[in-house]
Amino acid sequence: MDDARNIKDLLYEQVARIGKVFSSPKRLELVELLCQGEKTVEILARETSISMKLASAHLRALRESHLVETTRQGKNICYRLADKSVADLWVRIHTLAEDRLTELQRELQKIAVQPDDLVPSDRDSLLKAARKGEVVVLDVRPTEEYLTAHIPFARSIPLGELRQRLDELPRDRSIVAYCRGPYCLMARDAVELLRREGYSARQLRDGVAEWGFTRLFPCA
Amino acid sequence: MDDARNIKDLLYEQVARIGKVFSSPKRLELVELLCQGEKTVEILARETSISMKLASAHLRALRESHLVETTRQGKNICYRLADKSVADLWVRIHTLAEDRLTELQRELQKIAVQPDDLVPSDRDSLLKAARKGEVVVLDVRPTEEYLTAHIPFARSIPLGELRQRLDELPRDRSIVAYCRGPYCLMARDAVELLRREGYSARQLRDGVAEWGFTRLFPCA
DNA sequence: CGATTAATCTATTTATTTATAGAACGTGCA
DNA sequence: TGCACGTTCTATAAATAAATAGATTAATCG
Repeated sequence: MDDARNIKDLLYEQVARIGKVFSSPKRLELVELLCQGEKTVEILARETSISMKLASAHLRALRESHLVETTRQGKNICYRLADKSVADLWVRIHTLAEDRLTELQRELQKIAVQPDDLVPSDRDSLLKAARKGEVVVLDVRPTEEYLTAHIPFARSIPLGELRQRLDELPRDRSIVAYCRGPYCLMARDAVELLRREGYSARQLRDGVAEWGFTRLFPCA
Repeated sequence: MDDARNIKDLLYEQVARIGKVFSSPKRLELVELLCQGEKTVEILARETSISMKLASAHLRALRESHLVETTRQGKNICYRLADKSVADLWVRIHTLAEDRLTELQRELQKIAVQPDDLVPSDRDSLLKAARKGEVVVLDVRPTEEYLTAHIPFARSIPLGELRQRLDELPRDRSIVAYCRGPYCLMARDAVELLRREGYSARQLRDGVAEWGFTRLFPCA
């Protein structure tokens, strides 16, 4: 009957391999980035502010857990999620963290744009308003991420180009900006810029992963 | 702009606290047990084959992640999941592990009862057959766990009492035994016993957590 | 009160994880 | 061929985690 113990230990150890992926802050950040589409090591290292060597090590751990896959594209090696359910799990975990950890709630409040930050309405009414043109949904992520997947009716203006392209946005309509998700600060910066320039702008906390729109390959 | 790095680091670190819960085999086993209902430290330690001191330490980690809560019941302290979504997350994680890790698939095959182990039909048809009385769904977990939550139409005969209570089971109908989930060996042992005794028995891999029936408190 | 149960506090050992660094090694591209 | 991208190997330092143990504390029950 000690045999049963050994079997169980092996089984839970395997599941823990998946858990370990989500137990390191940097790996979580890498997973969130990969939810936006496939990326090279160079980009992943830059976005997470770590060395390519360390990024490579973390990505190797991700690959060994079979949650990410690679393909070579010329000189670069591209990483992507092995399955959409990995993005789902990331969303589940960070949502549970936001529900249960008051510390996280406090941190998130700190980074919220001060007046009226949250988008109040539900997704359906936001989509309806976007379809009618009553609000402008603005995707401020890099263009490639927008091309891979974006929220319906969203326009793409990467944060870095926003200041130069302000005239593309209407001043008489409400603008709802979004980026990679709740822990990405690009939409917040965009809203701050837009408000300083006199636009009516709000922030959407969720990104494509939270909407369930994660795509594993760019659209061909 | 180095400020943004610090903020992000704090945010992902908080989410990683939740991930760490699911990164240790013993903690996973504790979570799975708590999916069956609230339990004392003594029971949790016994079921996971660890000392009460170590169990206490792991449970403390779980409590500090706010995923489990405690109440004192007389001399004992009872642990339970703080939210149903914790059970959901456990199911998501072990399902993803089974989907992605060939090593885990192999281990699970090893412990499968040899001929025709899996319950082939989907849940709806199993329930339909159980309602009509065409199959007997048998819950072999301890009685308290059955009382807290069980699959509809299931009868309760704890594994330890099965040999003495065989006459309660019909020999002319198919028996489907289940226990705590895919990593619990009780249903497998029950099926082996039943088959040796001439019954037509199969195993249901899923438990109450997988069916979404986890309850945080015992029914009053 | 004393006995029981469980948490806590303090150590200690062992193992694992994270991050950084230098050197070497492939692979594909120009 | 040489450059660029990325991996691998080795080494190392700091930090963290897992498991076990002894002694203590705290609460409850009989």
